[in-house]
Formats: sequence, structure tokens, C-alpha cells
Amino acid sequence: METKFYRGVWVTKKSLTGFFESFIDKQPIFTDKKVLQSNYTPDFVSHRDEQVSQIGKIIGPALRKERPSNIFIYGKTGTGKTLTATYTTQQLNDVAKEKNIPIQILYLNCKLKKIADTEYRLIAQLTRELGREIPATGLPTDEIYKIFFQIIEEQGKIIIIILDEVDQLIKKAGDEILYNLTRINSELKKSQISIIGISNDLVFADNLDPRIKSSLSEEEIVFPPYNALQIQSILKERSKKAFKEGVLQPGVIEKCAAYAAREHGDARRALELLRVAGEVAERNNEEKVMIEHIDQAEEKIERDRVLDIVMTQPKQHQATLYSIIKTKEINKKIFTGEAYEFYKSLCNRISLRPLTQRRISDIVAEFDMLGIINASIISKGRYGRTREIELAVPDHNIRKITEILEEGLELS
DNA sequence: AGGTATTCACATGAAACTATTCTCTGAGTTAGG
DNA sequence: TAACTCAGAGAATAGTTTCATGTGAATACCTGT
Repeated sequence: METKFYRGVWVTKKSLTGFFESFIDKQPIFTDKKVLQSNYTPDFVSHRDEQVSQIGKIIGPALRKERPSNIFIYGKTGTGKTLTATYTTQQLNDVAKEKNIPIQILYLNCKLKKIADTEYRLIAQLTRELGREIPATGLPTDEIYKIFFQIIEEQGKIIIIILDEVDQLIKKAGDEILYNLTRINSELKKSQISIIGISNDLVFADNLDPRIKSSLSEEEIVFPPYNALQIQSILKERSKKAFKEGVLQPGVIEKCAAYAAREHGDARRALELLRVAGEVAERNNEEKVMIEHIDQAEEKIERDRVLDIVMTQPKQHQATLYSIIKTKEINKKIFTGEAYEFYKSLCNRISLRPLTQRRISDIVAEFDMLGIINASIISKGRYGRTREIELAVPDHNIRKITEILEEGLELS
């Protein structure tokens, strides 16, 4: 019998056959799980009527071949921004297609690494969506702009570009892109573009160049968080399709909703929670989803998230985290300098080229952002200023993390 | 005692550097006519 | 002569290093009582 440690899980080859067989006669809990996945677009959007009609009114003129105003959409995560935007534009697109009006919708998520997170890549990706292959690298940026410009002009359409999570893009690549994009219109003869920017960050536009801000947010729409009742109704709607009838115990939906409402009305999280709760129940061979499963799901989501982050971290980052954990074992409170000392000796041990403290400082800050550690800057007066680092992971997960790190760093 | 000035140990910022991946171009090479 | 190969120049990008500057409060140092 063979057992090995694979991607943070112990895998055994024993009795796999029987294991798979049990799947066949198991009563399924789900009828259609993808309804609960975050990329699912339902047939209609609930509790967002007002926003839908606002957007509709703004982009409607596109049907008369007029350029719609640029729209800026704000709202926290899981408030249905992306969904509403794609839904309305999709409707518009359907009508346009029927009446043969040349409109094209481009949706782009600026957060996606390697796809649309820099100026070059954004334009390149847009051009690709318009049906022209662009190499990933090697060309000057203005060359890409030229091609982009040319292909838009060729198409002679009204093009609506949805930029999801623009704040991420601006943070990484600066606001010139938006400026260039809005400016292009004045040079276009046959086509026009209009931009729908979506942002999670409510204050993000404030530190934007005023020119860009005014041209980008000709119209602004704010998405308020859902309240608990709205989330409940969304969950009910979706679960009707996703689960077999009667599998959900009473109170399950209410609890999911309550949990999500606690976190500023994040519907996405509520849906994920419900889905994972279902998976947990399924895995436990139970026929009903019970309230306890939600707690388990909550824990599992968090645990998976952390383990996944740790596992996919590059070596230097892993070494840093390992140093933090190990230094932590000795002292209760640790500071950047102490972790760095350990890190240096660790590098020596595993023959890894040590990075400067400057860099480690940034890596520590990154882990803080990811929520793996809590690092707060404190001043120890005469004895300097530093980050005080604490682990933000429950104790029972640390052992697992250490294991993964030792695996990744080839320590034994 | 009360008020300033110092000082520590990093944090934070900006710019420059390195390595990798990829395109484009033009010189040199090859093979067929 | 057309097709092909291949090296070199130039770009974009991620990850770092180098250099420079910033910073909060515990202490050291004054001051006048």
C-alpha cells in the first residue's frame, strides 16, 4: 500500500475502488451545483431592480447608435455589481443582435494576473477579444495601442468595455490607461467606446486624477449591501435549483444569511458557504444539510484558503513564513528583525540566496494582507520601530502549515 | 518635576538593476532553378 | 533568387537591490524650582 503526501493531503491508494463505488448508490444532495458557484448568472437579478434600470437607462442610447455615458459602479464585494453589469449588458446585447445594431460588449476582470493587470496586457486582451491575436510580450505598448485603435475603427461599432475591479489595475499600473482609453473616443470616427468601471473600493476614485475621474464617472451607481432578508431570498431562489428538494434542514438558509449579513451583506460568501455546507454533508454521507454543517463549512473554507495560499507561495515567501512560525515558537511576540535573523540562518541551511531585509519587510506585509499573520507597526520608543508579528491562524492549523512549508523547502 | 531633544530599528518610497520571455529585423546561409 | 536560420536589439514584466528618507515614543538631557 502506498501513501504519499500530495499537495498538503495524505493520499492512500487503499480501497479506492470501494470508495468510488459508494458514489454510485449514494443519494445526491445536489441537483445542480453550479448554480451556487460565483460565476453563475441567474435568469434574473433580484433586489437590484433599481440599479438594473439605472444602468439600462444609461446604456440604452447605444441602441440608437449614440455613445452611452461612462459608468462607475461602486459597492463592496458580493453586492451583485458584476452580476448586474453583465446581466444588463447581456440584455442589451440580445436586443441589439435581434435588431442588427452593431454593439459589442467586452468584459474584463482587471484582477486576473497575467491577463489584464497591466496597461499592455489590458489593451492586448481587449484587442484579442475583438478577434486579433496579440503576442504576450515583445512589442512596444504604443504599437499595441495602434493595433487596438485600428481594429476598433474597422469594426464600426459601439463598444462597451466593462472593467471589473479597476481599482486593482490603477493601483498596479497607474491611471494613464483610463486616460488613454477615454481619450481614444475623440479620435475615433466610426466607432465609439464607453467604459463601465467596477470597483470594490469606495474611496478609490478620490485619489484619481480629476480629469480622469470626471470623464470616467459621468454616471455613478452605488450598490448598497444586501440585508439579511434579501440574502435569504437569494439563497432560497438558488437553492431551489441547486439542491434536491427537502435536503435543507430548516434554519440552514437563515444561518447562512445571518453569517453573510454580519459581513457587510456579502452574497457571494453566503452562496459559497451554502455550497460548501452541502459538500460537507455529502462527504459525511448524510442526506440532509444541517446547521452544524455550516459551522464546519465556515471552518473548512477558511482552512482551505490558508492552506492554498501557503502551498502556492514561492520559496522565499515560504521561507519567510517558516521563519516567522519557528521564531514564534520560541518567543511570544516577535519582531521583523528577529524573524529576519532566523531567516538568514535558514537560508544558509538550505542553501537559498538570502534576500535583503527590505524585501523581507515587504513579504511580511504581504502575508499580513493575505491574513495569514497580523503585523502591526509598533514603536518601542528608544528601541526603535518595527512590526509586531502574530499568527492569524488557529493553532490546530499551524502544524499542517509547518508540514507544508517543510515539504516545500525540502527540510526534513 | 516638567519639557525638549535624541535615538533606535525598522518602515516606507523611489529608482535602478537583473533575468526571463518574447518579437522583429536583417545578415548570412542554403537549396533549387 | 526565394526560403530559411540565427544572432542581436528592443520590450514588457516580476522580483530584487540600493539609496534615501520618514517615524513614534522610550529615554537622555536640560532647565528652573
